[in-house]
Amino acid sequence: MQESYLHELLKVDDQEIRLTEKQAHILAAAIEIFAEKGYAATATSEIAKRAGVAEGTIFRHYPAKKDLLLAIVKPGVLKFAVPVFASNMVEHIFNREFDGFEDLLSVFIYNRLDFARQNVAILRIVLQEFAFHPEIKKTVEESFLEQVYPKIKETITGFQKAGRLKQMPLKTMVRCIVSPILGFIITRFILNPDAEWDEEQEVDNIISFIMKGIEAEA
Amino acid sequence: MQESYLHELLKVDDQEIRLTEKQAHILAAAIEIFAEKGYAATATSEIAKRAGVAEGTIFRHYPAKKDLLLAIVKPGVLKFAVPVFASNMVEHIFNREFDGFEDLLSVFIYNRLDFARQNVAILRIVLQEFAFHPEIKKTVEESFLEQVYPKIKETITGFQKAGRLKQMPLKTMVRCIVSPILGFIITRFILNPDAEWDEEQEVDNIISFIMKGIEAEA
DNA sequence: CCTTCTGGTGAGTGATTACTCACTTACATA
DNA sequence: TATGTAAGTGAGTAATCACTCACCAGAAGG
Repeated sequence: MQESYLHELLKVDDQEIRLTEKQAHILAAAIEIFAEKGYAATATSEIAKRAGVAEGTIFRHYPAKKDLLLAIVKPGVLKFAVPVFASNMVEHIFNREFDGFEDLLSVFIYNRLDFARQNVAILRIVLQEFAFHPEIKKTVEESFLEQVYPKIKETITGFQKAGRLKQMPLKTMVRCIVSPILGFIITRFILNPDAEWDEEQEVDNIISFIMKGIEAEA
Repeated sequence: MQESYLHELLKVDDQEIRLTEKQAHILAAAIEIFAEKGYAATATSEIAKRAGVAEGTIFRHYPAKKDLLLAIVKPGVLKFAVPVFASNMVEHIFNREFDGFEDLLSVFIYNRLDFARQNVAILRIVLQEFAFHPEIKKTVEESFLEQVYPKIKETITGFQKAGRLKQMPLKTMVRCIVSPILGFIITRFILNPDAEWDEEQEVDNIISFIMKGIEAEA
């Protein structure tokens, strides 16, 4: 992971974060090893070794091992959630700049696909650890409920009122839309990353699959 | 978890497994704690304590901590995979005892839903640990590739040839079918188990969602 | 009655763990 | 040049870890 990118990722609320060179090495090493063997199985001594710093340096910046985990995961979750529907994206739809839900879906999928591509390690860590750390679970749930869900809700009910989408409980519909996308992202980057993937074809198929499943009957 | 059920679960290839009372307690305790806090974060001393046995007793039956994990996970994975399409199920379809793919899907979903309901803890453990333990990953992949995938393939291509299902790469179609089902099972039992769920309505919606997405165009 | 076997025990062990702290170094500002 | 401050160090520590081992109990068989 490049340090400039790491730096960018950890920026929250546009607040600049000062990172020492060593501090960046610590974060990069921690991301790598947490993703490889899991948080609980990772020794701080190993992080220090791979980062090329003394073990004490880690605890100078992060009072406990768990703070290091949170320093990685929280900004990652926020960055994943916030731009899901960039504010101008939703406007575009209602300004008819998009043909319809299908185009929106396409933009959304490619967007999250690229994010996942650049953050496989963090994605792994979040998926693995959020079950065991209430703070992570809370961050995920909050950013979803506050950032993602309302915009999805607005969008979907809009299309439903316009008669373009089927009537179906909102949560069920969201799950039906998100599941195949997440399923693809996870198989693409985590379960079977080494296979040859024709992403464009896959995305096309997923989109048409989802659309058929949720569009209003003719 | 009842011991009789535990006993049943651990039976592989119909070979009876003799379980001491203490041994059963060890397994039950290990399942509980592994699911709660993860394998790596679980101390053998804690398992012994909750099981009400001496720590040495664990290592009398399982040479290493990891063997205890595998003794839980492997039979769980096998029991989950093998009956996915019970041999008579596929026959039924081609004997026209099912109306079509839709009925098959319904049986499949309710079947796996009940399995998940009875095995939430093991499900959690498998989801959490299979990323870090090659033996688990291998077991999952093998039982999927050998038991599940061929039967799915046979079934789907059958329906495709009969002109009932859309032409779509097999793997993509399988992922599209499985993702919403897994997505529901995971939200139902792991992410949000305490919510009130109208399972029948959910399943109906999921089935119609999937069917619209994969059936051949009229 | 003696032997053998299996199941069970719990104190003990060396290795590893997260974390501490007295100390050094680098650098900015007075 | 003196001084304060933040970054960095690494030996040290108490706690905990997975695992061992000498020993005990009871049942089975001769």
